[in-house]
Amino acid sequence: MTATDLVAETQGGADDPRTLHQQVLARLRQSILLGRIEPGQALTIRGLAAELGVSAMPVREALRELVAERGLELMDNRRVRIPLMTIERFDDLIAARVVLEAEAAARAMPYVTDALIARLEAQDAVINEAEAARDYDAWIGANFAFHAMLYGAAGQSAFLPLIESLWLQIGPFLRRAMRTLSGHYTVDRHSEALAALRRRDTMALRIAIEADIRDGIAHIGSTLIRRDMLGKVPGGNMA
Amino acid sequence: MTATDLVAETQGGADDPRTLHQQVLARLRQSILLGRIEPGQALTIRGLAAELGVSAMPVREALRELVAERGLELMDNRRVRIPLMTIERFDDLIAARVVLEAEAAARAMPYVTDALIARLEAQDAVINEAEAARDYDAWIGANFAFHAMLYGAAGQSAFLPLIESLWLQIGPFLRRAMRTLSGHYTVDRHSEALAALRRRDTMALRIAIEADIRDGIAHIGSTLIRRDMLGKVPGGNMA
DNA sequence: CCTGCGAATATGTGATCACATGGCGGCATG
DNA sequence: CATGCCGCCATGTGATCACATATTCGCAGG
Repeated sequence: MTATDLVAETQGGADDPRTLHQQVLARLRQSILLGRIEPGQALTIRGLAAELGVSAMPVREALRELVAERGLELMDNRRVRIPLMTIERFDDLIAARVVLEAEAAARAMPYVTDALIARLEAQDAVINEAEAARDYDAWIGANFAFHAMLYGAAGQSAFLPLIESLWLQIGPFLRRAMRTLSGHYTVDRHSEALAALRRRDTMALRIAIEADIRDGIAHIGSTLIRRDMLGKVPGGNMA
Repeated sequence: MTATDLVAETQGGADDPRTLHQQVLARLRQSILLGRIEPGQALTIRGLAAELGVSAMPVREALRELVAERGLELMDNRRVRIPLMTIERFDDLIAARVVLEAEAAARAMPYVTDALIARLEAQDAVINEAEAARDYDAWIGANFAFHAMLYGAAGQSAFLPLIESLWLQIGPFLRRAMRTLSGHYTVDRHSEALAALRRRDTMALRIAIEADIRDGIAHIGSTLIRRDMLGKVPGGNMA
């Protein structure tokens, strides 16, 4: 894996006001979310530091945060890797997404404006373009942006971080699933969600969000976890 | 605030197999959860290191993790503090707890055994003892242990960390609320939950859990946020 | 040829240091 | 006496080093 594989070079100039560890964190988080890092792959502090051209310190701090966000996992040999997936865990993650995102969407409804709907429609168009172009990085990123835009309408300070943690845990496998599926047609119910938003129909919105999560991801993932993800790494625990 | 105020001295011997940063993390997390640290209070790396008798490095890493878990908040002056509370945020936190914990409880039901129920009953007794003794630290800790014991029955790898994050955010204010309320009678619906468990009645369990969260905490917190928590710190943002 | 032991290497952890920034108080000035 | 400026002190950030441990690779013995 090369440096450009691991982290997008698009961000982080010399005059970036963020601290180095924040830049490293953002880049690693995106790499995980977009599935650029192989599940089970161990990440080393010195290795990442060399790739990113920084010292070990910012990398250490970024890895700690990502472990806390459950995007990475600390093994008992004290090394850090992308967590492996089990069917049970995947099922839990989807279930958590459903209840959390359905509720977040419902709570956003009172704050939905026509302007927000317009922005969501534009974002949906971006998603469709990415799908047409078979650009999975863009698709995943735009898809998350769509959801975050909706849930963030209410300025919900509690829901979004939890949802982002779930995405971070699913990301590596979602990407892999899309790359594996032959037809890799992606399903989304965003038009249904948008219709519900226009009618200010909270119940329909909940249903659309739940359907979007379940139909778009659940069946895809469960098909490939078994044959692709498990037992790929020699030792290691799941704790 | 003295060292013994901030961290319980009960854990962390010389032969603790955990790394120093993990010990520091556990102690700080407990301090936040039990409300030992004042909301808005800024924590300094060097200060904590001195109190805990360690160098700055483990403290830095622990603070980073707690920020990622939302138990602490990174201000744009780069200092770290206990987040302030707003009514909106409290409302969000309770709502997230309700949907997440009700679902987690329902998903645990298939794994409920008589032995688990017996352990939960014992834990409920511990809670009642703590309440009778007016020991709020013990009450909060035992209460969380009760919920975690139930949700953990299914080995749910996704729900528990999210729920723990919510507790960490509520903890400082819950403790403060209990100390403030004159009668400080604590409500819990654990007996209802236990009855539902014995009947293996998932719907009743959901209702009991939701009632436990809402009745036990929601009304308590909302009464004192306004007059006690806000504007206690000079500057500072909420980001 | 396989297996087990041991040395060399890689890695995480913790400590310490240098530096830039922010906060705070004293002091001068109007 | 009030106000604004300036310098000192506290603090976070990043780098580097020493050390303990884990891993790995090679070699010897069966």
